[in-house]
Amino acid sequence: MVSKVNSREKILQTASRLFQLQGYHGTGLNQIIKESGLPKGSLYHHFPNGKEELAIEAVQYTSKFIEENLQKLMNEKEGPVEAIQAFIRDTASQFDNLEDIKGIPVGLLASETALISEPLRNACMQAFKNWQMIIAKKLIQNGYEKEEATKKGLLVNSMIGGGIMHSLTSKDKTPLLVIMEVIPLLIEKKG
Amino acid sequence: MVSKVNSREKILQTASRLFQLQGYHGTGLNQIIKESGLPKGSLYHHFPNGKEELAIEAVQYTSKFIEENLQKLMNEKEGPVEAIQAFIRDTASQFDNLEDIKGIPVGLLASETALISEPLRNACMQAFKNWQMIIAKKLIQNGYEKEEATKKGLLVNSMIGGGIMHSLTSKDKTPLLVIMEVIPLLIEKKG
DNA sequence: GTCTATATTCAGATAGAC
DNA sequence: GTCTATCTGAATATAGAC
Repeated sequence: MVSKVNSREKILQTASRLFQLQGYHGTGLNQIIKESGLPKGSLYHHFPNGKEELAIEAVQYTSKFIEENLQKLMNEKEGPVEAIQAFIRDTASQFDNLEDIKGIPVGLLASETALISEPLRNACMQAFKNWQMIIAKKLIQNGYEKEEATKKGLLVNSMIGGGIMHSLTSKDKTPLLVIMEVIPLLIEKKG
Repeated sequence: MVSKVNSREKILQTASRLFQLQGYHGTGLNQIIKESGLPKGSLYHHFPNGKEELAIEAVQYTSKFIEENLQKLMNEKEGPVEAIQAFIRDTASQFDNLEDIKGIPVGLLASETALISEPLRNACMQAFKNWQMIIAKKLIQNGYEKEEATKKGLLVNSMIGGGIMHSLTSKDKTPLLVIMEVIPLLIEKKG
């Protein structure tokens, strides 16, 4: 059925948005079905194992979206510094209008569930690793050794996560912009 | 009454720990009273406005604790780089034994509530600002201009927040240690 | 003033009508 | 197979006994 794939996609889309904004415990299944316009039976049809299963798939859904954006910038920009700075600038721009805030890609959910759900923790960790790898690959293409590139990928990832957290709390993009500014100090030119 | 101040302190202590570990929505008042060993009436006696009021005070309680630790390191160490690195090393050490994980000082709660509670958001923002100021003050003492020092304080703060988040998710202190390593690149010597 | 028992709402989940 | 009505437990909060 066409309606079936659309229902599933619709639920994932809504769930991903709400989990990013409100977190795992802050988002109820009732809210997800209400905003997606689908009945509760549909949710449990597509995700028979309930909330945890839905959250894992929502994390992967969010992760893919970020991966595509990040990869696109890596392809467009000449060097890694420009690409990373462009990504941070795009992320920061959502704080220009407070209604545009999209949440923390998966960091909020990760922090909430790291100690209570191994499957969810693993899903979040995988998302982090994928983003890290995209950054590292670009660095390797630009003359970095693999080990150093991996480390810098982790560093940039952590910094952005913290920057979003602080920008969200202060409702001000300055924390992200300050991080963007120091990227050249951390990612020096090679070759 | 002696029991009164002790009850209040006991509740705050328990609540601070649980909010850091489990977040705002993940921590129930029932759990707080159960672990603190006090009846629910006592909680509502000391915090008549309920969970939100308790969380605000818990954030301030946590913040003070961090402030003291941070200030102590600033006093002990000669330069800001050493002091900041020592703070990150201490923070990272809690990931040596997974049972020792103490949570995210206020970052999890901040991320959860930034969009739903202005009083809580302000309490978290104030905590961030206090830590930022302690770092900035040390930098000024070491030759930094005020504006630059404030900016670096924000930067270090954001990085540590992201580092804790990633270390928590990966149950591995590496993210924090990588951040610790690059501090000298960001805080250069002055004068 | 300290504590217990209860009210009320809403969460996640399910059973069953159609 | 799709959707509705409902179950069960836990959440915050309150009322009132002692």
